[in-house]
Amino acid sequence: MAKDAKPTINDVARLAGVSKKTVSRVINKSPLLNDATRSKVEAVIAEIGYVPNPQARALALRRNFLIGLIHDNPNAQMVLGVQEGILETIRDTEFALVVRPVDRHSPQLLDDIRHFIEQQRLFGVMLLPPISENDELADMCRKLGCTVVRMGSAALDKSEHLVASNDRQAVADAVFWLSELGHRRIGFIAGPQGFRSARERELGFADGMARAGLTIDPALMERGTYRFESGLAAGDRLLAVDPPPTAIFSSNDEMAAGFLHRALDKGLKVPGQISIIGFDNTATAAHIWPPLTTVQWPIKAMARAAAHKLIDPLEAASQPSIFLSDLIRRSSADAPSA
Amino acid sequence: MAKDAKPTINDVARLAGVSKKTVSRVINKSPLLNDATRSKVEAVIAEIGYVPNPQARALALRRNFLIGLIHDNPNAQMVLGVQEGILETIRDTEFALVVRPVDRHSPQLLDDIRHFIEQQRLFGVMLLPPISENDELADMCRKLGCTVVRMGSAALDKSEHLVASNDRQAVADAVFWLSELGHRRIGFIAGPQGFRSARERELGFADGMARAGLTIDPALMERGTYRFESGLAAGDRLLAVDPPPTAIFSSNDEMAAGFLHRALDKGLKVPGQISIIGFDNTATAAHIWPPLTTVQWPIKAMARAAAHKLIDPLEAASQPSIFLSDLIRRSSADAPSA
DNA sequence: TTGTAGGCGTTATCAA
DNA sequence: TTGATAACGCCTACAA
Repeated sequence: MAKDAKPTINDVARLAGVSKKTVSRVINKSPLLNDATRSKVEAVIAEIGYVPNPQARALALRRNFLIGLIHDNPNAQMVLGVQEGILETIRDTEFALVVRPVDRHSPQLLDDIRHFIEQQRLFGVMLLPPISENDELADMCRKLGCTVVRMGSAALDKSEHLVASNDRQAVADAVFWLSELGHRRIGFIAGPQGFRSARERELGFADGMARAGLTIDPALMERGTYRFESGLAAGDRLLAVDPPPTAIFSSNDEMAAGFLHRALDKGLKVPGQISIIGFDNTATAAHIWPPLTTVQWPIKAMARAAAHKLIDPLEAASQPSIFLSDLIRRSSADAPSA
Repeated sequence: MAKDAKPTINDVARLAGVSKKTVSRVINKSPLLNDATRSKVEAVIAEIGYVPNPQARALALRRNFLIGLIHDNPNAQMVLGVQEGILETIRDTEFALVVRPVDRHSPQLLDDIRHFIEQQRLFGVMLLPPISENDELADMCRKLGCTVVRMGSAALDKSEHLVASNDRQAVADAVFWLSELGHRRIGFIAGPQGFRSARERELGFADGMARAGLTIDPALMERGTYRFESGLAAGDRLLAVDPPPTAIFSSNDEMAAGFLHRALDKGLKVPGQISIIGFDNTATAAHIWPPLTTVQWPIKAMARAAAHKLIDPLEAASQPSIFLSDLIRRSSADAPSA
């Protein structure tokens, strides 16, 4: 091999006194190999620091060692957390992570993604919510010979292809905790229709109220868009109800922040007069005043598990697929003042 | 070609009645080509929908059509904004974006990145602050045959390899604007030593004060860590100074949010008694109360320009490299109350 | 258990 | 201006 060229499979074969194919078998952990041959080859590999060329493998196998992360911007922290989690898993493997933000309302969504997968010959893709809820998309990826793992807030798929948080239970637990603190009039700000996460959190709210033996007052049920402004609007309405709620569960932090602003605008004491719980644990949650109590997905652990399912489909079923979320207790929720 | 197989260069050559090499020349826009031949080949390409296989090109050229995004998590919005900007530029090209979060304090930082670039045979890399300030890293990438573009807050490199915001001027303008509002006692929360952005913003503060004909009171100069908690601490000290400042420029939003909390804790009216300006326009800035006036980088435009410089080095010099930031005026800064 | 020949889809070399 | 032939580094099929 030339001085600065990287060693190839031919160098290894020559130095080990075997054929290329034998080296190839070692690399690919073929079972039918003499142990002595294997160790001899492995020794040479270690000695000269040989690393298989992923481009050549990609060409020969017609499959690239790339994992695609496809998402429509759920929230920045989540996306970055997922990227870091995937990377922790694929570090020291030949895989790399390629990202693909998309617009889920684009009419060419499927064509774009198909082209992306075909062109890059992706090994697998990870779908983030909310587009992970698109069954047609998942099917298409599979037809393209791509392993798929979906992340979501409920069991969207078989466990080999899924990592999900149990939003329903997390919300139920949080609401029940509010009842234990002494809250009786608990309101809810739902997410937009059509989002699975929104649906699960609604069900969780109902579960929690039922478990606490509380009845749901329709006047305290609002629906938002997951955006800050809709939290403001929900605040306008909820805080005008008589008698007022003493606690609100918001289906995400952004709306919770909006609601909180309205509560402070109206001079309410938080959490004395009104407690607030959000969902997501975004950076904002920790930086608003008072700091927001919120539900947090174990994003990185989920992403690590998802990456395992992706690069090692045989082990996929043994990786956990349902993850429990934590309630991060800060100052925005406490017992109602007497 | 088989029914579901993608057409290859051979199919094009056969159908057009020319050699593979000629097709290759068309693909690569070789100048020495008969126009008639070229259009004949292009017609066939369009007809059968031929797309060159990136893996094969990568093998033959010993260079992959991948752009690496290397960063140490400056802030989530910035990283995602950059990803989107790069993607807008490389959409419909054969390039893909592969991400690599790193730990800038890791002793193996350089080795890790070297291995990453060599293994994936990256075409180019984009370095985000603060690791974009690492000259040794940039040099190494170049030695590896990788084009490099750095993003930063000042002229770190030649313009072909740089996109930078003019932080110094943006801060100076913001501070001057405060003076025009009638502020005389203006404080400053600096970022941590060793960050170029922190240094530039400090210089900008001095520039703005000088332009306004104001003197800097050392008691109103604090240094933070870019973290929320350091903003709280700065608030404790700055708000205890007598006479107090009427406005504060914080070198980032997170510290501004901390400072704001302290101000509200102490019962101060914002902006009446104390105005606050931050830097970055993070999601938090829009969601705290009152909404934070802040400086915003044109992240996406910068990322688009950077991607152009990366994939088209010949045009690199003609792309802009210095970008002006905007002051996003919200409610946290206004004239001091009389 | 190991090796040989040929192919994956493209580009480089060099001659025509 | 074009084309035949040999890389690029690995894998599959088949043979030994």
